[in-house]
Amino acid sequence: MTGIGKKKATIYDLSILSGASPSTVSAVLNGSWRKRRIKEATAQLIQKLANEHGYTTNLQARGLRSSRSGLVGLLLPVHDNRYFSSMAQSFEAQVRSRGQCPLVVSACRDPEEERQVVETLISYSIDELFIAGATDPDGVHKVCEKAGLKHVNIDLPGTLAPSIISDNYEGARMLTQAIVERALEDGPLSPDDLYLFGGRNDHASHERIRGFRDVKRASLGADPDVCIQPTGYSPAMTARAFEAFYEGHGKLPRAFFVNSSINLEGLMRFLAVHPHETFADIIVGCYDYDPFGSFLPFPVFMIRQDSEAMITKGFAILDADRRPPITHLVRPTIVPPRTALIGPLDALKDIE
Amino acid sequence: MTGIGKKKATIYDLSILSGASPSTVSAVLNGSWRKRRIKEATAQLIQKLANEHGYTTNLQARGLRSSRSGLVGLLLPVHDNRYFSSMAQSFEAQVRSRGQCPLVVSACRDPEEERQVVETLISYSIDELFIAGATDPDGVHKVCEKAGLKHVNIDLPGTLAPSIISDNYEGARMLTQAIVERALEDGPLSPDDLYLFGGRNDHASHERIRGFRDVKRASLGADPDVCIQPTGYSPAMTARAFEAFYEGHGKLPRAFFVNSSINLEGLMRFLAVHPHETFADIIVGCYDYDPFGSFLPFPVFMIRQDSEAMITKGFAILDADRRPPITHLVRPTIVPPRTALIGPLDALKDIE
DNA sequence: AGTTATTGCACCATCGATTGTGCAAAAAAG
DNA sequence: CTTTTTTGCACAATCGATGGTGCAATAACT
Repeated sequence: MTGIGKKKATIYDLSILSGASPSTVSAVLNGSWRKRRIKEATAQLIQKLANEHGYTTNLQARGLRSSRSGLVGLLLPVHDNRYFSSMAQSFEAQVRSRGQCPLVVSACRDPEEERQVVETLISYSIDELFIAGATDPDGVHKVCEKAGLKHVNIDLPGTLAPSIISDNYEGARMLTQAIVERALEDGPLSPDDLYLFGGRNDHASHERIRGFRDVKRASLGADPDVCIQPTGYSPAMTARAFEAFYEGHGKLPRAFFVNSSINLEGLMRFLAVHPHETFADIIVGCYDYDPFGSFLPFPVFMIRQDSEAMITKGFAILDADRRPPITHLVRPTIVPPRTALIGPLDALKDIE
Repeated sequence: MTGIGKKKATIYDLSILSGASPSTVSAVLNGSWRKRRIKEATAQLIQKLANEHGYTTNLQARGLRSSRSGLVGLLLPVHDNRYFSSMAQSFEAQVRSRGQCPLVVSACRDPEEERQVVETLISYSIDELFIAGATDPDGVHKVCEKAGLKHVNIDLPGTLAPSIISDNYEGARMLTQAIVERALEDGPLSPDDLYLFGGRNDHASHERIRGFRDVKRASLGADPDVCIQPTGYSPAMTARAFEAFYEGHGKLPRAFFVNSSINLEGLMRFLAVHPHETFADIIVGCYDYDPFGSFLPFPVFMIRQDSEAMITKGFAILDADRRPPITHLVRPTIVPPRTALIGPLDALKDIE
């Protein structure tokens, strides 16, 4: 606590105080002192002084010298969503446990912004980058490669870097199967009663739509194109699609698959302006898990993607010597309606 | 695109290429060249070369030299929650628009971790820090002060630094009023029918409890202590409190106030293991807004805190010359049940 | 033409830590 | 009591950018 308000102590200050040279101080404080054959007593003296003066390493200086920063980046489409925010939470925990510092940023699904944001991260000499849900993973890849930055794709695959994604096809099959079965409990289901909303022209959407259509065709016999409504990822556009369907049919489809919790927000917007009867008997599947979404006043089957496993796998890949641009699938799990899963929050100490 | 795989270009490389000195290159690239009376032609030449070689400033070097980093920190309790994740989203947008780089980290409501995390941020020479929902704002303040780091508290106030918080008392009054009125529509409400769950020993909880009790006493005549159940902020503890009440009464309170959406997750856990009749007629108020929470199968009044305004105010304070440790209140708004508000996501370009 | 102002830029120290190298002093070996 | 080895540390270059200072060359004045 010595030195309130004064400038931060540096190795030069400690050098003077201890009588040792700056390089000795540096070695002691970064742990390389045994290798440098510094006497134990010297080390202890310096460490005592460092504590007394609240020394902390200037990481910009270290980073400049070593051209590494201890920062690990995570590029997200958005923060404000339970899937990505829980990914951020897991990411942060794992980065910390590796003694590094997480740097989570979002780029709004805008390819140009994605590249720019990554350029900025590179300017800070980040050591590694997780690219989650990027609209243009390969564009980002090129930026990373030019800077020699190790990176992996999460959630949406690229062709040039290793990717770890949810097994969207299998997940979509499970989810479709679940809502079909549930709908059949209420009576026969015609192909026109089962829709899919949301998603756009990306790998995840394609796979999910493929899984949906395969199961639908197998179980209901037909699979008209009109039942696929890829509205993009915006709640507003999704709401519009529900609105359009409703205008045409006077109701919502009996059962439908929603491509993500962001699209599910679009459904909320629709519900907000329509009476309860409109959706009294709908059955919904949502490819994402949200603890409140699971308790809506109609059955909502959800898919929980294992973002923690994806991050773990991502680090394993980055740690490996060779990093071929292979896509790794992580199996998601299906969550029946009215289920409250425990999440990253439960790791918090809040015993009181 | 010249130089794939090669090291990043520096001002020294451009110095050689252009024939100008490194300092001239530096001045051109950081915009101070007019002030330094560099010829326009020289500047253009250097900028052309910089573009061709994909030059980007090494921000660690700049940061070291100028003892600033361009990083602005936001310390959160957790990411995985709509209130904080939307705060992160607003924060990021505002930081970016100021030409800086956001650094969002969470510290799990652990005072020791809060201080440590901030120490780390300081080691990166961050320029400013927003401390949101800190368990020990004053402890963090001391760490910041020692390092000469400008900072503000958001959401939970400290006594030593300026704070911007939600008007918890007024918000709680509005929310309590709303659920009382709604409950009265279904018949008379006894004081024993109105509970509060969640929160702990912090300023926000105190104010909310105070608002709740004041309105309750005024409108129902009494306000027994047993109706206040501060369970901390964990979903698990909150669920236990609902469970305990249920064991004792065979039902949930007719109406109750939940201190935050994290506590509301505790309610979900309870609901998951109890039949629908258990909560057929409950009326809930939740001090936080969540778009799915608003559509649960019973009326949920919510409070939307204006995190965007808080961040804006935070920057205004940090930009001011004097920063007295005053607490600024930001009025939240009440959100009736079944309401889908638009959020930061709507700023995304997703027209497709 | 001679003097003063202005323009245009180069030089160099600096930020704080890292790391290869060299060299005394102390210890071990002969 | 030498010679060799080991121990313990200091020196100095380096990472890339910044900004104060100084000095030519050119331009603008008497």
